[in-house]
Amino acid sequence: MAEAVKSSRVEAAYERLKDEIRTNRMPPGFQAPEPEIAIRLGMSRTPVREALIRLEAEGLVELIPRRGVRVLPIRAEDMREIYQILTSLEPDAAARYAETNPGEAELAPLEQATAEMEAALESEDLDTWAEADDRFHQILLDLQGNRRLKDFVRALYDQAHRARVVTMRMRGPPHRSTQEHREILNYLRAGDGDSVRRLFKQHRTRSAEELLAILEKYKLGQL
Amino acid sequence: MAEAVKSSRVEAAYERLKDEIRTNRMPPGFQAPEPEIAIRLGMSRTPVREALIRLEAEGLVELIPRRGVRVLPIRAEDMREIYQILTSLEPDAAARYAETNPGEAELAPLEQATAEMEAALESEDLDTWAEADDRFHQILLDLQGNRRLKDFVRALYDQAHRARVVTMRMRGPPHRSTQEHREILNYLRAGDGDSVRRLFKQHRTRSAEELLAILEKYKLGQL
DNA sequence: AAATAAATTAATGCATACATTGACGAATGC
DNA sequence: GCATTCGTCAATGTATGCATTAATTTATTT
Repeated sequence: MAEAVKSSRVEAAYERLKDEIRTNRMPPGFQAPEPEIAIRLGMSRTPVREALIRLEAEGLVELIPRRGVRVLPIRAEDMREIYQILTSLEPDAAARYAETNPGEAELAPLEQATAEMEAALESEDLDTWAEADDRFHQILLDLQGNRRLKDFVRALYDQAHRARVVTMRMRGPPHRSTQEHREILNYLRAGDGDSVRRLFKQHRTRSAEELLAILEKYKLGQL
Repeated sequence: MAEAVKSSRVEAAYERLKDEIRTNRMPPGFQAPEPEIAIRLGMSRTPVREALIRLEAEGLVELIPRRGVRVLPIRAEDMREIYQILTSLEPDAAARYAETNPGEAELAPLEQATAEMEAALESEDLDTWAEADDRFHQILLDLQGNRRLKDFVRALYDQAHRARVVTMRMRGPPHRSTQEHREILNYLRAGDGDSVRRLFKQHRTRSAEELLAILEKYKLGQL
């Protein structure tokens, strides 16, 4: 699952920075010059720079000419963009995959993730729930064969991650979402592409609406 | 239209290399070590390296550990991936745009591009036709407001470009395609999102099939 | 002659050096 | 006191240097 560890400093810098951004240790809006980051990571500017270029390409940071890196905040508008794309891509991808009539062995990890979501929902363990939810989508991305789609959608997940973490606790327990996962899985088993697409589309549309409503309601201009 | 000219060497290297790849002056499979590229572009390795990292992120080249850059060939499988994504994204994006009920002024460039396609088809000027076709899609991308979608789809266009150029002359005149553009434009005018989506989906599905059939027929394993 | 080992070459990954230039603050003028 | 100019400082963009190490060639052995 984990990418091959290419023990290079660029790789190390990339992973560490990405992690610090995801976990809000480098919060949105955070800004620092390259040399500072380099010192913090204990390496020279060169590998840091290359890592930053990659992170910029993935939409996590911005390199401002004289002010260094800035961790990009996520605004409601960004979430709208991201969810529009997910709503277009994921349902079709999942439908295509369904039509390959995947066997039970292949679907096992999805079943596992779904079961975990159900259990976590029961025990009101939101962190575990979110982790399993994320895993479900990641697994599906891996199963569906389109590499470009996978990489791009994954980058979008990464961008949206922080906002999801914040808003997760601002709404009721995700019964509906959990149930939708279960239904999607059932239709994947049945090889019913059209139903998978329809449900997945609904799943994404609904979560987008919920999320945007929360951002609106709590005036969370940017995260 | 043209990106702001950020007179930096990285930018220059990026643009030149991208252009050389698009125009097949650096053909698929072409391979060269960094220092060689640097010398050819008359600059040091550093900016070249940064440009290459960006090009790699966009899927145009691959950086192989001890052998330098390699211009990625496009295989049938790649075209399939690319068209799957386009078929999911563009129709929805166009439909959303249609539902904003765009005015005639906004649609003018699209009308222009469509008219040019029709004229070029008439005079059997394939190059002009292809240019107008590309322009139509680019304009629509710009009009539709999703920036992430725009950048990503544009990168896909770039990847597919070479294959499109090659296959274009291996088939009959693109009557159907031209007509579809006209119809899509009509429904954009009418603000009829559903029809735009349906037609656009058909448009992409059909061109994908045609293209893949040609690749198959002429055994064009990679371009 | 084939296989193995040693030596050479060269590319990368990273560190470092340096010129340029924007940002910021101090000093000056009004 | 406020605006303006100048000077300092520091960050970036780029070049260069260097150690490491894979690839390749040459030499050696059987």
